Amino acid sequence: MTLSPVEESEFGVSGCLDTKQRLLDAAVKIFSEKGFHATSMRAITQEAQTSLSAANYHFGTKEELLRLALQQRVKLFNDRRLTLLQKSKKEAGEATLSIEQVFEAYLQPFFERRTEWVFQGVSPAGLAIRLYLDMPEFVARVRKEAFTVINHRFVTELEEALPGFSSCVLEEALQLGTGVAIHAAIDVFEMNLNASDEKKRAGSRLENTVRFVAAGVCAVNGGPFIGPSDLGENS
Amino acid sequence: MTLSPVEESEFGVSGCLDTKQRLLDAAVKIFSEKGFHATSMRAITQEAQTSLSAANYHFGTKEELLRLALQQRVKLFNDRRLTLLQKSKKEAGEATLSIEQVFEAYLQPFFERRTEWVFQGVSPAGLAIRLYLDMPEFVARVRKEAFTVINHRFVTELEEALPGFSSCVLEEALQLGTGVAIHAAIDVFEMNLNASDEKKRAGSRLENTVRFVAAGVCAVNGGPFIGPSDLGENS
DNA sequence: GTCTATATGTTGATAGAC
DNA sequence: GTCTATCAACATATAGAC
Repeated sequence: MTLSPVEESEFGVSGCLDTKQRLLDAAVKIFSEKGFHATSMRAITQEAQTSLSAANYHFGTKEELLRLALQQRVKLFNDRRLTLLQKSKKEAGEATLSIEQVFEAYLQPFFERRTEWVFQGVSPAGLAIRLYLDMPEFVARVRKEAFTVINHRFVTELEEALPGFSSCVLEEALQLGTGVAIHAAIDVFEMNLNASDEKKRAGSRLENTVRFVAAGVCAVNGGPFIGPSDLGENS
Repeated sequence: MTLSPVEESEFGVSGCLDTKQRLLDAAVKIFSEKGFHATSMRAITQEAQTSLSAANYHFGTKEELLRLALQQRVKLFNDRRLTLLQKSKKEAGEATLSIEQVFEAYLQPFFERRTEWVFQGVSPAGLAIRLYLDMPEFVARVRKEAFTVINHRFVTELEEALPGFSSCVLEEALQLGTGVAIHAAIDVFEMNLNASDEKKRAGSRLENTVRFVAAGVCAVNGGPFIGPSDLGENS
């Protein structure tokens, strides 16, 4: 997995690639691969072919380096969302957009690997996702083990409830449902960092999530829409 | 935030609470609060009122301690799922369960704080969620900052597409959509640890996710179901 | 601006007495 | 089984030469 440490960057502020930008690129690369905690400043400076002190001169702390690196990449990501949104609005003319169109603009960049984004194998979405799921490899493995049996049990159950669906689709549905529930339950466990103003009805959180997931599963494979469409193909 | 270090444990293998179990309880508590990386063995042993060597004697490594602690808690979580499933099947009699019923059994424990589970303020779901979103506080803050503007923009857009919906509901919908997309995109970025057998059609991943989320949002607040129901109240 | 060298603290894990 | 004492490796951060 050897690769030339510096080739070219689409973020270069000046003509040539200075140390600061090399550090930002290296930070994006290694943060994306290993997450925040598991990444050491030494690894980043080594990747950028510079020294530990240079990094501290430019950024002060590891946290500030992450902040700037993330900002640089996320800007590309979010600009892309706005571009997609504008494109849809232009095509729609006077009509208002459907929620499908809005969500498509919002979610599509997660699934794209635009060549002008990818730098040393890393795309902006890769970093964002990595920071969301910032667990060491071992944790992911143990967690997966702990839920293998129960998930298999529930896939079997879903197969009974939805006879026409393939098991791998239902596996995926269960994974998506877990993702939804986790995000829905975050502030139930007071792990949210924003002021939970609690204007949302807490009591109906479970019911809403169940409805959300069940409707989503049916929409994906039980609806009129089977297989790939032409959505997003003109990107 | 002082609390008596040892009160009682529902996991006691023997009559009294030995060092090994105290370590497991302390591990669950601190792993749940801080995640894996940010938790030191010293913090766990201090909480358990024992020494670092005792932990290493019983578990060998920090990873093994996490594995065993997680297994112990997850068993309660998954047993609860099975109980709920059995209850629904019993009530259904001969009829097969709906997917709503299946997902309800699967997801409900995420939102429960059963008194017999909670030990020193930690429930099994709390640990599972923490391990999913195992980021340091700083990372969560920076990530949130980076997406504040764009999220506000898309909430505005959704308000236009769904005039009757409240903005806080749409904020929540966007968060859930992000959760879905992240989980759906994980193996797009080859961050999945299981052998991605790629029998799932990769090309339609985005379209399925968009449909999933859009249908989910409508089902939660556009469907016949508004506000709290009696689902799960008899738990 | 960038480097070498170092300060200071923490980590997970181990050795050996009891 | 549990402890004290210690290890080597790693972390972030800084001082000062150039």
